[in-house]
Amino acid sequence: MGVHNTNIKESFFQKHKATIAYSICLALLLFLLKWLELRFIIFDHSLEIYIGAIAVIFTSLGIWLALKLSKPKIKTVVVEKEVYINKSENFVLNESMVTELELSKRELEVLSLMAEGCSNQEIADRLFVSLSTVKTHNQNLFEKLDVKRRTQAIEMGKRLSLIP
Amino acid sequence: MGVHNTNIKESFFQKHKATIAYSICLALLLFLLKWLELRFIIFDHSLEIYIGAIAVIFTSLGIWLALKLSKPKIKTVVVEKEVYINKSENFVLNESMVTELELSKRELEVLSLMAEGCSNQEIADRLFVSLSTVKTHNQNLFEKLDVKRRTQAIEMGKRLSLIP
DNA sequence: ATTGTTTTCGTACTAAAGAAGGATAAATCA
DNA sequence: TGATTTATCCTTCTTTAGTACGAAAACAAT
Repeated sequence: MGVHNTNIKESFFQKHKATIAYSICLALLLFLLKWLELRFIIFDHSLEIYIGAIAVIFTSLGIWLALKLSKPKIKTVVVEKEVYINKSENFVLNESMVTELELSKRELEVLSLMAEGCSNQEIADRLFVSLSTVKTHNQNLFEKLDVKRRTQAIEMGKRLSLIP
Repeated sequence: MGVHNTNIKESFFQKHKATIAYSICLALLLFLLKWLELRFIIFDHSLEIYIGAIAVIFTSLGIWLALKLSKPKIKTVVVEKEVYINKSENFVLNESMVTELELSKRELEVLSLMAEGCSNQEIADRLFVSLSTVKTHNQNLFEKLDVKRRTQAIEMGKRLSLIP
């Protein structure tokens, strides 16, 4: 997302910045220790304090180093997000029901056009057949679906997944 | 997802395990240092080596500590889970559309009975009104929904979430 | 070639739906 | 209170839907 390597040398410096910083810190600390050594040599009863200080300093250094140089631990949390899908948008024809009711292709076509709100004449025009033919299909459909009206046929057709 | 706190004390111990381990290590190291001190006091020209060893040990300790105690970064992965829902089973009426189209309660009732496949006479019987009344409602409905037939009204009603 | 299914088309009739007009009572709102 | 909305009911007429037959092609399978 928008990462631009403007300069490879700069990138190299970036990567080793922590190491360089560590080197400089180490050098400074050695000077500090030398100085501390000289001072504590004089009061060498305080050796425990000296060692304690060293322990604390280097522990901190270690922690800092580790945090800087270690790859971040990644804990992956999987969140399931429910995506609601409209059933009608991925309609699958109930073919077993078509077989069971012995519905022909033409009858299914007529049924779906019916469900779209077409009149018998409109269905006839769209299927290039006569009004009489559509009426015959209707009769057969109503008998097979065991209904009395086209509106009931639409209802039944949707319930049986014959139409979307 | 399925996280069970079986024992709070155990959980507490778990959380502070690293700290306790650190304490024990520190104690052991102090003993070691005391021993090393005694040995190096004899050969006290080797003080630099002694300090160097301490530095290395505590740096390592710091690194180990940091790695143990640092909190992992949480990476959230969203997994989309498809949930197929039956549109009719959780139907919510599109009330804004009802308001927009200025549909009355009665008209909606008529529309839903229409969608169930009722004839005008059946609708009249179920609503305890006359056939004429139902026809009037139908006319108003068709005009408001901008359709010409009852089947189209059903289609439009479903599309606009006016009926299940 | 025969059989059976699907699709097609027809007529005549009845039932239902829809259009267009007006009208009334009750409820609601300003 | 007056105005508006909602729901109710009516008649007349036209259109559409549905019923009940019959029957001719088209097509696939045997």
